[in-house]
Amino acid sequence: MVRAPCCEKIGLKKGPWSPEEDHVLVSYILKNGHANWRALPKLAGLLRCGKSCRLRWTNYLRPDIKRGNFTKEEEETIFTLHEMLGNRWSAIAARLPGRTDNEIKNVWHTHLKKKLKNYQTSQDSNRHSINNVQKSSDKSNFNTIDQQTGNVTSLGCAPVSPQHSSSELSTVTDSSAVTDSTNNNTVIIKQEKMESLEYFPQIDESFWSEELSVNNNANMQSELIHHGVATNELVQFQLPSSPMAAAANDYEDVNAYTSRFDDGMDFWYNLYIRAGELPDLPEFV
DNA sequence: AACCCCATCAACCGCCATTCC
DNA sequence: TGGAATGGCGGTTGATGGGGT
Repeated sequence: MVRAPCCEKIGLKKGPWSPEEDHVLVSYILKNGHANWRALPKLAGLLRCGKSCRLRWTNYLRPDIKRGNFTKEEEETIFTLHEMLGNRWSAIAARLPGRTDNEIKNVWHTHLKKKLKNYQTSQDSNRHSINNVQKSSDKSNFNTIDQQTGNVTSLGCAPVSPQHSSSELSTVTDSSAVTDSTNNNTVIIKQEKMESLEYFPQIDESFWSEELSVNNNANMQSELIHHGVATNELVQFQLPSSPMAAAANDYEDVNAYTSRFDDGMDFWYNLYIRAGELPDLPEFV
């Protein structure tokens, strides 16, 4: 089915909207709604196609549109959601009240992508430095942050310095752990790639399918407890296997999610679990 | 002052999914 | 049931303005 673009009709205006056109469109929609975008411009007396009217309304004229720069919290949300959802701008916008998919897409391409690149670059250098540390120590580098004191405890490794807020993504240079400002009571523990290989040397796809079939994430939780992770912490693993992608939905109901990133060589999956909100924990505490 | 480069963002394009008839 | 109409989405474009030379 091939259909001509809706704006190809001769005489329909394109390009930037004038204040007069905006006024006509807003007045019409507030009075009559927008049940049929195709018919709307003709009924409203606009020389625009319906698609153009819809975009103008949804991206600019809607009364609930939030104007102004994105806050750090909003940027963090976009980072997080983009990790989870990819370029699904409308899905991301749905979780940012007052922001449009177009706006988020623009800010991603103009600001956030650069920040992410800087962050990943800093991670690469950090990973390199951690690798050097590993060569001088057999101990794992699995870190936690005490939310009260700000101290970082490295499980099986010497303590490291306090870490940075994720709002500082563009400037972080030591990012083996990142706090999560979306929840004041949670902490992300970041396990670097080579450490995860050492820490979970036996993990493969069968391990994860078994894990996910176990109700209440028992094995995962026991692993957390075994390694001293408090139940009110948010933990992050990096694991080199694709089953994490399938895990995303399974963990959704227990306040966890996965994300994927490309380190330039292959794909990795992060698993975030809000440990304190996992159900049926007592037997592991 | 003139020109160039780059960042920004509103708007458009093309495709896909859903709804309608 | 199938084709047409419509809405919605993500990618891309291009006008604009600001800063640098």
